[in-house]
Amino acid sequence: MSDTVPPRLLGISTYVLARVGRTGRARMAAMLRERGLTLWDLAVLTALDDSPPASQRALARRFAIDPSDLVDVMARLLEAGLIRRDRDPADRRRYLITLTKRGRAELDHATTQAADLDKTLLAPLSPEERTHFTSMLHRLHTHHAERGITP
Amino acid sequence: MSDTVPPRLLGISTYVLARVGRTGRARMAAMLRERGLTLWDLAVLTALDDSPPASQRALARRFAIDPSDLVDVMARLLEAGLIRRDRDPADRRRYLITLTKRGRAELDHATTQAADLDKTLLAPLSPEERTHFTSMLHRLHTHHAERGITP
DNA sequence: CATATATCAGTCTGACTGACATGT
DNA sequence: CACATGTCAGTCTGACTGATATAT
Repeated sequence: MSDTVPPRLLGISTYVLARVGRTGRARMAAMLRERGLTLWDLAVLTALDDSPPASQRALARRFAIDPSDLVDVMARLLEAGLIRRDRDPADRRRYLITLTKRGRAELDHATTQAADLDKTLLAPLSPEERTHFTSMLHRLHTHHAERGITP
Repeated sequence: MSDTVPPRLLGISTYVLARVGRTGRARMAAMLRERGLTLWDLAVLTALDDSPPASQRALARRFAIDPSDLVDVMARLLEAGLIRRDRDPADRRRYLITLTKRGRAELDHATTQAADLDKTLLAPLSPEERTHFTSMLHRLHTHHAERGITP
């Protein structure tokens, strides 16, 4: 398996990085799928855990997801009972969104599983290399974080 | 710009890796688009430069692209005059595919531009870190190369 | 009235699936 | 005849675009 990658492609770090990242993303998606979640679902749950958004719109802006696409995500999370959504009494156009207990539990579970996934992904590196690698990775991330997030 | 990423997401290396990889991929696609190329086009060109495939099917297998999807890629590269395609006299079901001079020139140009992109992507790292990072990246890549490539 | 929010409907792309004509 | 190759047509997903009802 793993047919040889043309050397010229391997010479492009951007390519290799994108390729490995894609593998990781796929595995994460597969892992979440087993619990009936998507990558966007996880992103939303983490954001709610971090700080409850002022509106659905604000949430969409934070993740650079299109507001119209967020509609389906919210509907799924609502039906699964992972979030609560109430109209803002101060501005009834807006929704106030919060994590439910079930939502928090699901988030905790996903976080634990993600940590396992990380171990698998970075398995070929020694413990010291792993910390060095992730530190460099974070630097790349913050440096290139243009606008918004895309899971 | 760059709304804060929820800390719980940042704690997931797989996420950060996928995120940075996605940024790189997008920039690479944008760079190629200016010359009228796609990521698949580049992948095919590098493969032809590496070793001419026995058939279009073999090429598809190597990249884990669906043979039916490869049809459009080939059509585009043919029309652009970057590749040549002749029926294999030994087995007339197959196509023998080779790079044209224009194709090689385009590939060389893309390779140079990709190197520039790499510099931009890894800009926040020191030269020593850069080599260390790419070396670790390659190890991750070969370790996780499951089946086929996906640009 | 102009603007903001949430939503719906439609488009466009990339990856996949099934069918098929041609050749071995 | 069974099988391989290249192709076409259709589906499904994720990301975008435009329009609209409701509220400010």
